[in-house]
Amino acid sequence: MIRFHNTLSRKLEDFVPIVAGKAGMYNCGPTVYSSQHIGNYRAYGFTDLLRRFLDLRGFEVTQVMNITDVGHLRDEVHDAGEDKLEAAARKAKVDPQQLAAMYTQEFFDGLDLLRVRRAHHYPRATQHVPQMIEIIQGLLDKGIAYRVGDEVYYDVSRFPGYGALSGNRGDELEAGASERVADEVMAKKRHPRDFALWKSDPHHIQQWDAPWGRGFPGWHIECSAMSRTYLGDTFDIHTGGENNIFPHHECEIAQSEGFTGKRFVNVWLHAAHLNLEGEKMAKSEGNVLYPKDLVAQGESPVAIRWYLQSVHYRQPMNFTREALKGATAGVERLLNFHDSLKHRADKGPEGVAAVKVVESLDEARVRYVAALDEDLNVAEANAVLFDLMRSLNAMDLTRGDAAATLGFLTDVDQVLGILPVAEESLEAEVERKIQEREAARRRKDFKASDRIRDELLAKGIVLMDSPDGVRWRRK
RNA sequence: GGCGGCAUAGCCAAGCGGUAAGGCGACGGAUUGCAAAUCCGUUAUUCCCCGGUUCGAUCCCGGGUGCCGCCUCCA
Repeated sequence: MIRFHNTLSRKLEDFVPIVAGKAGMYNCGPTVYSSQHIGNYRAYGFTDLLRRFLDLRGFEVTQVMNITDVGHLRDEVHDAGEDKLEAAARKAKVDPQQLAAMYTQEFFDGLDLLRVRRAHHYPRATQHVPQMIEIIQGLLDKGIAYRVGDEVYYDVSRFPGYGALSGNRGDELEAGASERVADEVMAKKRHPRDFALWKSDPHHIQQWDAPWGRGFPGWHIECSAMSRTYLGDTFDIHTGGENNIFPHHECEIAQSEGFTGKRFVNVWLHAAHLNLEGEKMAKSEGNVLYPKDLVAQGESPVAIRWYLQSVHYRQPMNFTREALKGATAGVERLLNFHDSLKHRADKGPEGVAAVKVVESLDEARVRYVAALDEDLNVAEANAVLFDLMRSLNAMDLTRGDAAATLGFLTDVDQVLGILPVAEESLEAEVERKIQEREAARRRKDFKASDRIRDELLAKGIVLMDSPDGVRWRRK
């Protein structure tokens, strides 16, 4: 049985899909007015782990991740009616949609780099305004929302369940504590907790017509509209960063349930944030790290992927270069193991898979899935792999043993996503050098053979001699 | 002020009532022509502190201390 920690109940709960064998999942995605940093990618790595795990467990998954291409209003320039996306666009001297397209592409490049499996839908906010208007109108009709001029606000007092997700139940919240909402906006609302469904501002570049006036949607409404469009009124899983618990997800629940009268989401999963070398990542502090920077510095994308996923998703993660180095070494061992198995399966001693090997693999498979079943316990699952690797490395595996183990690794790699996707090949010249060295070794000319080995090492090719012949890998 | 989370070896990190997984690093050994890779061994006696419950607590309860997230548009 799969169990997830539901933010709504703050407990581990058995995962019971609405439709047996299927899972509908909505992930809060990026706002595409800037580059996504390593912390953002940790959150996407988490959704990827979840998606891949559900796939492995045989679920027919429908995964939806929104792309927010309508900028959220920025506090400091609120008076100017400028939003983040538009401000960034103005700076870059391009159209907001051009900028959004640019960062969307960059976002996908980042996903590819970290081998994040693609969601089934990446709906864009600007393309679902009619669906948002439908919900807002419905809320107005029900008297759950109210108009202030051309704008529409949600009347939180009309939704008793408000606060169930975050625990922010009553009026204890310090109004305006985030200092992000301008005073004149606060003045428009009946209650500080009320939030915008539709905003009006003549200076805003991106605007749409709505029955109550021209303007643009509030932030929360897009997720209510798009999740409903692709997953229906009620769906299984909704994820996001922990910062989204309040207000974003709280407001989504209020909008969706207020409108449909049905339960919105069964399981809420939230990923904890990531600190960089012990500090909060903040552009203002200048300590923001992007995956592409790490790669430019020679770090392996697969190792970054492994590292980001190695810390349990609900655990705050402190990203350090030292820990990344450690994770890299671990991944390399695993990859080396995989590589040596391929070599073995091809050139090792003849023989079918031994019973004890098959049993070890079966046991590992069961333990691996059981670990992930328990709220995605990656650390436990990874330990299974290292335990297995150690015991198999101590044995003299036959071709059959190696092939069976490769099968296991291929299976778990559906979740891991670290094994090489393409066969690596060597340049003809390097190939010749290796043959030359083999010849030298046969005639015990170790001076010559070591010279060739050093020569290749300088080119980043590591040679490893084994009873089955020489094996190579790129450093 | 309100809501919530976390504190385990040099570093990363599981466990969450029965006496401390796993990875990295370090040290010692085996293997190897030498390497690389691999294997074996060593590396936590306050699991932040103080009380309590219990036959028994890293795990439960209470109180501290320290970090961290959120409080209307930051994953």
